[in-house]
Amino acid sequence: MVKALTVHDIARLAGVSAMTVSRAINQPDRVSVAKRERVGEVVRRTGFVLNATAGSLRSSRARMVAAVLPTLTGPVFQEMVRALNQALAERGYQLMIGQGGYGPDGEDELLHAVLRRRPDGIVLTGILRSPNSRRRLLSAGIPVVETWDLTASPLDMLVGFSNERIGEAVCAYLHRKGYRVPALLCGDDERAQRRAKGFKHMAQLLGWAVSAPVHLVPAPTTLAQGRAGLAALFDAHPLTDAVFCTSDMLALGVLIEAQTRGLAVPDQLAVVGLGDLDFAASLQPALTTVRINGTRIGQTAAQYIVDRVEGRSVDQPILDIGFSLVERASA
Amino acid sequence: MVKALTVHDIARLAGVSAMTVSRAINQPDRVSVAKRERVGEVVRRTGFVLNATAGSLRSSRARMVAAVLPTLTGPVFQEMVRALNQALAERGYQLMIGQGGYGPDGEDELLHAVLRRRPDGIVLTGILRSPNSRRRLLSAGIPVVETWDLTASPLDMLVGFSNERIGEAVCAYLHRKGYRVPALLCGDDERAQRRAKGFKHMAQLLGWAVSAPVHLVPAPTTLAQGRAGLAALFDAHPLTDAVFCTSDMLALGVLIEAQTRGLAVPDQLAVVGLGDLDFAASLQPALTTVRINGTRIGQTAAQYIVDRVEGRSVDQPILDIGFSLVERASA
DNA sequence: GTGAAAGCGCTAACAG
DNA sequence: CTGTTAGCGCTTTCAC
Repeated sequence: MVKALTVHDIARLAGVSAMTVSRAINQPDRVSVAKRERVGEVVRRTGFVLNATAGSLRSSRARMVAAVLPTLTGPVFQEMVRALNQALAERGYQLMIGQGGYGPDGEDELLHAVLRRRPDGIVLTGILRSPNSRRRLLSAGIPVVETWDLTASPLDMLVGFSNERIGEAVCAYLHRKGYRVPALLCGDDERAQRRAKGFKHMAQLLGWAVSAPVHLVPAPTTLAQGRAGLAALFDAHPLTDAVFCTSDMLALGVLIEAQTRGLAVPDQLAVVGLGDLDFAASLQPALTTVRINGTRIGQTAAQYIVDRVEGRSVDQPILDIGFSLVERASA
Repeated sequence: MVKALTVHDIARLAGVSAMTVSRAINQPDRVSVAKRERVGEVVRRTGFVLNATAGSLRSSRARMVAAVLPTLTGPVFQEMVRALNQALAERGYQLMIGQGGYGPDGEDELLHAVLRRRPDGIVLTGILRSPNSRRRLLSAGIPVVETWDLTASPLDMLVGFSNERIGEAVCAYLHRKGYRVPALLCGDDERAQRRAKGFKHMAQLLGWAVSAPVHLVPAPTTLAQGRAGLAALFDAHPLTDAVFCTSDMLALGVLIEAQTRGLAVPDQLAVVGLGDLDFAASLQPALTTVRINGTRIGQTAAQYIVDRVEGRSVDQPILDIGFSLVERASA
């Protein structure tokens, strides 16, 4: 392995200046056809790849956006991440994923590591409670999109939906369908608990169950927790006839446990999930669940950030994309 | 938003040189306690974060490792990615995930985008068929770890296992258990097909089924494909009594479809998956599957790359970590 | 359309 | 232990 090639090497080989090499690669239109082709030929022959580190430093543009995800990432954010990745790639930006795993002071350390790279923008997914992190982020002065929730006071831009209203909608739906003894199986993260709150709120409004029991499980939620959770709920509340699970994985566990116990779904027990993961429609019975349009979140977040970075203004920097209740057989 | 702070600003505020600021942050031991604390105080007050782009350029060390994953990533690599992320973070490196989404010439474009960032090392997960990409990677002269497979001629280092031997082991297991009409439900990626090949090879050795039918489905595999796949297999081969699925998601679909059809698992139909995803043990019946130690792959890959980068030699740069057949109720 | 000069912010290398 | 100098490789800026 010899020293890596630089624009100067390519320039020498092509008989042009370094600047022309740079332009031939980044803005081919601004270079004469002859030189463009000569440079292209040398680049191809040598396998030269521009050093984006140097370019970023000089132009203060990383052409890179960071997404910061909770320490423990499951399949939930996959759709959003995929859309984000794709939408950014199409615009010539790369996605960098920051994913926790940084020890006890995780949140601060993670954000610090991300900021060191000077991304052009940051997409947050429901973390950042530390005031320290908030301050650092604000003083970095880069575009930020918060997602997956509606905050009273967003840091900057936001593409989300109301977790409370999801809880309310599911509650109203189950009530309308005639179920009478609801319960909740709920991850212990903030957003899941917001959904539970909405559910209970609506239950009160409807004059329904005064207090639906809530079984909390540690995130990330798993199928096993769904099974155990239903078991626990039934031990304490044998008359339960409807369960709202704050993730599809939990709901799958509930379906399996119900089946094992000989509980007929949806006749004896209604099950509602959240996420509409790709398996939800194919379960037996098919899972009624709440769909979040992760693709739209990802695409919109990408657009917002790129618009900002490239100096265009963002029309509606606080966007509620809502959700939809997908009625299937399980409830 | 004002201009971002630099080491010089901090230096001025702390009454020291820029170099001392750099050292106080990166190698605190080499700075007197007094100055270290003075710098620390200013850093805290201002929220200063070192610009890693500039540092990387100067030191030709990105403190960053890239992982390149197939265009369509499911839950399969999650365990590995998590371990990789964590192991790298502990050693002061960041993980950058490259994930496709780059249009038709995906592979080349993705690798190109990754190489532009000049990572200290690259972890590959079974892509890179293009000779173009191989050449570029080799000429970049950075440590590379291939994973999730054993290649005849690795580019550099390798942490994997034999997909053929997995197929063989599953085949032998099903044969030993007394099943007689095997079939395969197989993703259309290279590694899955390698497993199918191993399966068929072993079937021949055992003088067993001359040609087990193979149903191919496009990756990434889903539960729905598992259901449809089993249906298709039974239409064509009604006597099938054992199915090896090249992913747990497929296997879950097969379990559900079997149940819907009133086929008793494992009595009438054996089902074996691959991956030992977190739900496998909690299914009903619990899924017999092949476990790949993703954590070990991730940790080892991180270690190999960091050792190389930091000038230590890697003892066993080609490592077969094997796999294990987890016997549960479904087969 | 092309090139020369300068400098992005940091740290290697050296001197003290 | 601390500071000075120089330069990583690119692109901005300006001149032609």
